[in-house]
Parts: sequence; structure tokens; C-alpha cells
Amino acid sequence: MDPLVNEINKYLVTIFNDVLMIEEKTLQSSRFKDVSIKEMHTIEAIGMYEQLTTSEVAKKLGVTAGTLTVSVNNLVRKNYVERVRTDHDRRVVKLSLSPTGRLLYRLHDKFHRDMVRETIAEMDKDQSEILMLGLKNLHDFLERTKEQLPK
Amino acid sequence: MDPLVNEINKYLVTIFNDVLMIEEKTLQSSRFKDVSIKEMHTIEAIGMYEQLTTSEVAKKLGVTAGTLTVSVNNLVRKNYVERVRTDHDRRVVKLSLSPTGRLLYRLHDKFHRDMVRETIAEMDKDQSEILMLGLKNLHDFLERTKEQLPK
DNA sequence: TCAAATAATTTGATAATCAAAGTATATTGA
DNA sequence: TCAATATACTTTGATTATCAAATTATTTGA
Repeated sequence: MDPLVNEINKYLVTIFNDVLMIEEKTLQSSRFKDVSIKEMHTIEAIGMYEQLTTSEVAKKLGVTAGTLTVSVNNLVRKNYVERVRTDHDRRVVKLSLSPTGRLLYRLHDKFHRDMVRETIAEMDKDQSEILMLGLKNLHDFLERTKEQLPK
Repeated sequence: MDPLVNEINKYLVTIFNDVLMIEEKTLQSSRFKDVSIKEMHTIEAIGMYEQLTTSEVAKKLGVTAGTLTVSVNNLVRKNYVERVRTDHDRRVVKLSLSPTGRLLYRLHDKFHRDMVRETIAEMDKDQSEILMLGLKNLHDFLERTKEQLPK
């Protein structure tokens, strides 16, 4: 067993848990105490620019449409998300962020980008590009794995 | 804004969502359907070798002791975890994995290591070491961030 | 036209989570 | 010594997250 595999794996597991914990605590000590980390990820999936439907966002998050409807009910009540039923097909609901939702999205995005910036700060360009390539490999592998998953 | 920062960030976000989803679905289609991904991470935190207490595991997971007690109640009922009250200090409970818990731990660990192995399969040694270094940087940054977090 | 398909929502059940209160045990200091 | 305090864990009550299945509204296709 390649010790590098173990080491990379160990870092990934810890990074994973740490990011979630830090995101949660950062939110809870900001002015957005009424947003859970799950809700934050829903806001992230709704996004700033596209006009995604309920089922598209549910698929992106890997939850059922019912789960998303409940979550969006709360986010609409708390004024982070807006629902618009389309004229074209009146069964479809497009989701978008309210002005406050957009502000929160940008703050969260900044947290992520600062985290990455700090990480690669002391690497030279070659190194950070190899890091990027490594992450791309992992990403591509995961996308392939998702395809093969028993629906 | 360095486009590399955005790109690395984008991969990280997708990787996180994908790993969670794949882990959840893989569990649900295995013989361990009664274990949620949260419970899997609790089993992971209890670990194979150390004898951690309830509060140590809660801290590792970033949840309250009450939350962990509830989760451990379920894992004991389902026969993945064992509780032992210590003689030395009878308030303290040490947590450990049952034989089935150990089996599940090893399977989950294998999933992770296969994922990493596949990722670095086509990289040469220099490249995979730089990936590792990048992850170490991210990891160290997160550990420092955790320190500074408002308790 | 109208049966089937689709998009979203609602419902009922269970798990995950916290803060606060409660229980049992250990430590400390007058 | 022993009462007050601290510690480790558990319980409780409330809220959120989740799913599968049922329901509602609308669209599509034979």
C-alpha cells in the first residue's frame, strides 16, 4: 500500500470535516445566525446567475424534490430565496436569490476563495497548477463514479 | 482575481458534494442500509484503535455531547458501537466499535483509499507529492482557522 | 379528447441537531 | 471532613433535514 495514498486520504478526510465545521461556526457567529450549513449549500446551489428549477436544484444537491420544497419554504420565509412560477409551463418553479440571499452567497464564496488563496499563497505557479490538476482528476473520477451509481 | 483560485475552489466545492452523495448512496446499496452518512462519520471518529470518551468524540466531530449521546444510543442499538464506563472515573464513558462496526469501518476506509488511488493513478511521483503538499497546506490553514474560531 | 406523464407540494415518519435541565460522580477548599 | 462546585454524560423539547408515497396542477401525446 502506497503510503502517499494513506496520507492524501487522511488529509482529505480531515479537510472535509474541518471545512464543514468552520463554515457552520462562521455562519453562526455572523449576522446570518438563522441559516444552517445545509441551507447555505442550498443557497449556493441556487446560485447567483442561472434560473434553475426546483428539480434541477434538488438534483444538483442530491436530495428529493420534496426535501427541497421544505427547505425552500423556510428560505423563502426567512427572505433569502424567491420563487417564480413560469408562464411558459405553469408546473415549473424557478428559484432565485433575494438581495439578502445574494449578499450571503457572496460572503460564503469569499470565505471559500480566501481559504484557497491562503492555501496556494506559498506555492509557485507550477505547484498550484499540479494541485489543480490533482483536484481535477479527483473530480473527474467522482463524476464517473456518480454515473455508475445504482439509481 | 487569480483564475486558478476560482478553479481550485470550484473543484473543491463539487468534490465535497460528490463525495458525500456517493458515500451515502454506496452505504444505502450495501448490506449496511441502516447506517446514515452521519452515523458513518461517527463510526469513523470513534476509530479502530484509540479508546476515546464521549466528549472527545463529540469534539472531534464538532457536535455537542447531547447530540453524540443520541447518535451513540442508536449505534449501540444497531450493534455497531460499544459503551464502557471506566472504573477509574465512573462519570466517563469510553466508546469503541463492535466487530460489525470494525468491518464497516474497514469497508468505508477502503472506499476512501480506492478513491485516492484512482485519482493519483496516472500522476507521476512528483505530481502526486505536490498534490499531497497542497492538501497539507489546506489542512494546516484549516487547523489554524479552527483555533481562531469564536468558541 | 383524455390517459399518461411531469413538476411541484404535502404528509407522516424518522434522524440530526442544539440549548438547557437533570443525574451521577469527582474535586476542592474552608 | 464535607458542602459547594465542577465535570461527564444523559435526557428533554424544539427545530430542521430527510425520504417515500400520496396529492395537485399542468402538459403532452396517441
